[in-house]
This record gives sequence, C-alpha cells and structure tokens, in this order.
Amino acid sequence: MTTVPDPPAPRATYRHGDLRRALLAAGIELARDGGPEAVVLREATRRAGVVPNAAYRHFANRDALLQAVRAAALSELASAIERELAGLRRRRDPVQAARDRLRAIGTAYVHYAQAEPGLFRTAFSASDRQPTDPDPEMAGGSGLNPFQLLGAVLDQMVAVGALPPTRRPGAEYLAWSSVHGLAMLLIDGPLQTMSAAESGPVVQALLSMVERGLA
Amino acid sequence: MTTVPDPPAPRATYRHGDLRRALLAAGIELARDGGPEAVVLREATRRAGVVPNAAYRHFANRDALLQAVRAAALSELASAIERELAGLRRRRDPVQAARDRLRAIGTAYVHYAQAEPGLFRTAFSASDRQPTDPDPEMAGGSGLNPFQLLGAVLDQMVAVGALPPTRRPGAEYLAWSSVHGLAMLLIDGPLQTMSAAESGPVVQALLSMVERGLA
DNA sequence: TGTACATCAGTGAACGCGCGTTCACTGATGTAC
DNA sequence: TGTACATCAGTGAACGCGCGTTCACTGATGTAC
Repeated sequence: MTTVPDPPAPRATYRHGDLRRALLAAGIELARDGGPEAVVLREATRRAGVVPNAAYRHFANRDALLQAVRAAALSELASAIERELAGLRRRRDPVQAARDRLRAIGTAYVHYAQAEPGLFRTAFSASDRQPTDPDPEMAGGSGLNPFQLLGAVLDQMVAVGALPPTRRPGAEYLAWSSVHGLAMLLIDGPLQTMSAAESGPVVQALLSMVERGLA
Repeated sequence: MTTVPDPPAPRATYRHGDLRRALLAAGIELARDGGPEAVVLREATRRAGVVPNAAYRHFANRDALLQAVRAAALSELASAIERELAGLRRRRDPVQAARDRLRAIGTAYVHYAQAEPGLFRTAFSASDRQPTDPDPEMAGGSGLNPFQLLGAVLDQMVAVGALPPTRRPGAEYLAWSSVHGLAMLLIDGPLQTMSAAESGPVVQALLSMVERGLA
C-alpha cells in the first residue's frame, strides 16, 4: 500500500512563476521522507507539475538541487537551536546560564534529528560544502549556522569562567561529536526504537558527561 | 580517467566452486571503495566472473549480500579493537589499566573509520539488523562484537572502581556516541581533511573528555 | 497607445545507462544401485 | 568398477524501471521604439 501523492493542480499559465522555489520545496519534502538519496530531480519536477528538464533552468544539475536542500535543512536546524536558546529562562548565575545554553544546543540538535531524521541526514550527508562554512544559506535568523552557534556559546562559557581557556580550542568538535554521535545512534542505530520521551534522559546524561568532561 | 578493473581470470570449470565467498569478497571491496550504496549485485557477479543471476543461488537478494558485507565489516572492526587491546602494555594500577582499555577501544574505532571509511559507513548504515545484536558473524576472534567489547570494558571499569556503578547503566551509549560522532566528522564531515596523524590529538582529547565525564 | 521583437521559462522527445529480478535452460557433479 | 539419474550451480535472454541529461522547439512576457 504505497501512498500515491496527488498530482499537482494543473497550472493555468504557461510559466510556472515560482519554479525554483517549488523545486526546492519538493526537494525538501523528498529529503524529509527519504534522506539525501531520495532527492531526485525527476520526482521534484513531477511534484512541481513540470517536465523533467525544466529543472535545468533553475539548477545546474541534480547536485545543485541537493546542495540547496542541504542548506535549507541546516538553516532549519539553526533556527530550531535559536528557538531553544530563546526559550531559556533567565539565570542569576552566569556560569549556570552559559551551561544552560550549551545544553540547549545539544537538546535542540538531538530533537531535530529525531523529529526530522531525513532532513538531518541530508544536512550532514557527505559533501564538499561543509556544514561549518559560514554560508548565510545555512544560517538561522541570527545569521549563524549550527556550528557557529555552538562556537559562540563555548566562547561565552570561557568568558564567564565555565570553561578553562586552555580547553577552548577544538572544544566544538568534542561537544559536537558527542551529540552528533548520539543523534546517529538514535535515528539509524540501535537506539532507533526509543521515542523522543524515552531518549530524553539519555540525551541529558550525555550532555552531563560533556559538561563534566569539558570543564 | 576511471579505473577499469581487470576482468576476472576465466574459469576452467563450469562450477565456480566458491561463489558465495567470491561474491562476499567482491561486495566487501565495493563497500570499501564506495560505502553501502556501492554494494551492487551485478557488479559483484561481474567481479566474480559469473552471470548476474548466479548470485541468487547464494543470496536471496541484494539486501542479503549487503547484510553479509555489513557483518564482515563489523567483524573486522571487532578484530581491530581486539588487536589494539592485545597490544596494550601491562599496568600495575588496575584503574589505569581499565582506563587504558577504554581508550584503546576508542582509538581503534576511530582509526578503523579513517582507514576504512567505506566499510565503516557500511557497518553502521541504517538496517534492521543492529550492530549490537550478539551475532557471531559480527564478532572478532573473541566472539564479541564491537559493542560487546565496549560493554565488557565498562564492566571491568566498574569492577576496579574506575567507574561508579551508578554511572554504568547506559554508559556504552554515551561513550559510543562520542567516538562514533567524531568518526563521522572525520570521514564525512568538516574534519575530513585531517590525516590520521593530525586527528590523533583530537581523538585523545575526546577520549579524555569521555573519561572525565563518565567518572 | 500600439506594435515588433528579444528574452527565456517551460515543452516534447529522446538518449544511454545500470540496476534488480525472473524464466526456462544446460552442464557437471556425486550418489544409488 | 560401471552406469543411470537426481541434484543443483551457473547460463542466456529478457523484463520493466527510473534515473540524469541533451536537443531543438514553442509560447508568454515585457521592453524599446
């Protein structure tokens, strides 16, 4: 019983009008459902109600579309992190506040992976364009991408004394590794069957480990 | 300039004699060079010097071959870990010895990922069969798979007092997440360009973080 | 305000490719008598 | 020791599929005069 999506409403005009956007949106849906390999030019054009080669007016080739989808996924992740940071309640203690922020990043990261495994996998699929490149396409509302958000919080931790300056260099890779690895185990690995609720304590335990281990 | 592999030496006999083995070996080479997606039935039969459908005498379908390759990759990783453990020098202090063993697992894990990224990715590609299943096909010489080796060492750490018993439950997931995440960043992610030599200090820093964070 | 024309987004048709898988077969092996 | 025969590993041919990409085109738009 496979779901056959509705054919797109037939266009009234010869020109589509917003094909690039429509192709990107279709590409994002494909990635959402099936990860990077599912981002297929022909299917994207089908969903946009357009002939296959029409895509070439807007993307150089399949890979260009995939890169655009990747950037959109990273941007979405950045926004999710920013939302989590914005929702943090105020703290007197600046050290505690900085730690909260680090935890918020980790929590949002794992939650995004669980909520959108296909997009998450697409965001971090192998590519020349690294998710650490300061590319505005990959950024959230703040203009920072996920990696830059992490770096900024680690800098704040140093500033308030929550992280010894000697431990700062490379710290983003240590923190990121841990959280990224857990996300992978949860979405593709042996922790696959855990719901977001069940995995909560594991995520928090991991973040505690990172917190203790970095300091 | 693509490399065209030599055609296999023509067979003298009608029967291949060892086709299952040959297909598995070809599958492993394909995974080594291109990861899980590169494990293609037709190419495996080509390399074995046999007609495509001959594979169906030995594997139910493409996925069955892929699972066999996965198991072989996990087994190879287990063996690499066992070798690293066996090479450890003796220690007076049992706590230090246990910590050494944990580090050895992490080091071997990351080194394997860097030395054999295609096989590593295949070993941990999404699948129903989990790499934590106690399947002898995935085990090294000791009969334990990589995950079981990690669990055993964590048990030893508890036994000698290097890890509080209260921190033991789920500890494999925390340690594994960190190391697995770093491996991913190194082979597909932004740390791609680091050589094994350059990444050494990062790996050790991560393992120190885990050590401090778990204790 | 009206018309010619350049622009270029989308069409139609086709290409070559490689894949997994199924079918009816053939040839070598080894076992039963 | 010799022969009939069952077994089953590998063959040959074909299927349908979906993909990315190229080509020459057509039709709507908007701009210059």
